Amino acid sequence: MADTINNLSRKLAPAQPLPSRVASILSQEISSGRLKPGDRLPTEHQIAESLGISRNVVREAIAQLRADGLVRARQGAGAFVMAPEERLAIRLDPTDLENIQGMEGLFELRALLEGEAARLAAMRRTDDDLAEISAALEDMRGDEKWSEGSIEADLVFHRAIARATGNAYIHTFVCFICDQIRRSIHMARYANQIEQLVEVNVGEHVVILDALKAGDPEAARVAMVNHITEAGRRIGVIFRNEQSNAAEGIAAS
Amino acid sequence: MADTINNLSRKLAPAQPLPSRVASILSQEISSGRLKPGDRLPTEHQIAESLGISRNVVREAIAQLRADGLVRARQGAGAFVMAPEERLAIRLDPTDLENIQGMEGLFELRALLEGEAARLAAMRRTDDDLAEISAALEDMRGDEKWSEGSIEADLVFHRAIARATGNAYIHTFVCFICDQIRRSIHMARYANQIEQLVEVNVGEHVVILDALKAGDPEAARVAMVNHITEAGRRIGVIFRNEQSNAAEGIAAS
DNA sequence: TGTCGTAGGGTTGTAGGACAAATTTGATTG
DNA sequence: CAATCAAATTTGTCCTACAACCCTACGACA
Repeated sequence: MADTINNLSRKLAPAQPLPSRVASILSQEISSGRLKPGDRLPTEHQIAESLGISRNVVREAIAQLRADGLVRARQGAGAFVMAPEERLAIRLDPTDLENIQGMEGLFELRALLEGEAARLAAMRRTDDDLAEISAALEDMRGDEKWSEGSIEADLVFHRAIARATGNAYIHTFVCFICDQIRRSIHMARYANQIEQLVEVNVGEHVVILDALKAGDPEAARVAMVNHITEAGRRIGVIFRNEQSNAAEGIAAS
Repeated sequence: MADTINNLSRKLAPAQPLPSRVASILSQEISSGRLKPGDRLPTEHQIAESLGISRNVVREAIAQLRADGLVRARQGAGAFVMAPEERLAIRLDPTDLENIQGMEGLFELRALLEGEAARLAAMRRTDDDLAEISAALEDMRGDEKWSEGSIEADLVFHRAIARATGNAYIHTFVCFICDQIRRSIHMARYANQIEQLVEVNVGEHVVILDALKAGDPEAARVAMVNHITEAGRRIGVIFRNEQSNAAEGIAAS
């Protein structure tokens, strides 16, 4: 056990703070299965000594894992790995999103969620919501500087629609997923050949906004699913079944 | 500032560990808007002194917030609240789910997600998936002891469908939301008058399974949305717009 | 006057020790 | 053999100290 941890510790870049690195080590031990649910972690003393750090740092690391419901510490007994179903938080592994295959699943989920969000928004949006969404669209086409302001405006557009559903949970989840995708795109530097496609992208957003204005739920949903599918395809995501969601919607219209 | 924190500290039950309680306090300060993105938190010394605890505890609390991307600590400068879009994890506030109104939103989200998951599962499920789903259904109706085994089998049923989509992200999110709901129901002790409704509940599951067997995506989705809507209504959730999702699906069938 | 460098105080990061509280284990005793 | 108690183990909390770093303000120099 101590050997395993020691080996892993050498693989880490000394960039981020120490407690976070220790938390990553332990988290990997768990997700890789070397520590199974119900197992007891090494004592804080052991971890501290085997990594050559103070117990204080170890405690901060375990505090992070505890916050996620990954482990549960019982005074006098030890810290135990919890079952996956007991987790209190969702945290996506960034490494899963570095390849295109990993992105496919996230885009599929995003299309589902945002498509339905657009449908609800079409039924419930207030005039204030519409104003905010329209403003974001203006920012998108107005700014020529695609790199910064326009991408941000794009996100504001999507978030505003999610908020217009009136459902705080939908808003939270949509924000989360969108940002995961944005971060991945930034890191993977996919955003190269996109610049000349601004008109296409803006055009897709216009269709969504029109459907929202008209209060047409199904049209809004189809437009959103189509937009997200195309956006994914633009950065190279290949969908396994031609996004039956959009196909159905179009066929039914 | 110190006064605000002091007041909040009195409201907390002394049940859970100290660092978690401090993290909750700070987290509430942020989500309530008293601490806005970009603001600097009080120094660790100030927090420790104003709550009458050691700096160590404060540091563990901040470590939890840092893990979620809620705050970002810079050595020598301080800890700063991050923008909501930068969050690294989703964690639902349990207090939001203690009332029925809070549950409505979560059930709506669940119906969306699981409905679409059932649709995808109908297209992609393997025979192994079907076997697992069927087995869960048998466990549900077999065990007479509703309180324990049957509830767990119910969850297994839903998780198996989510896994049958072949999309790990959908599976993760569905598991997370289902468990939030289960935990809330347990805590709120709603699970009283449900016992006599086992046949109804099982019946709804049978409809879902039949649609999955038949490979009928739209029927699976409608059955799932209907089931979740009814399940919510059984524990007292009132949906604001008669769950247009189900209505549409039925009308279109 | 303006600009640069530096010194100082303040803040987080890490280390290490001490004791309390709780649990587990094992030994002792009836 | 069973119950009880004592000791060792482990986490929880507190304390002090210092290093690393940030920010500001003051002063030296051009």
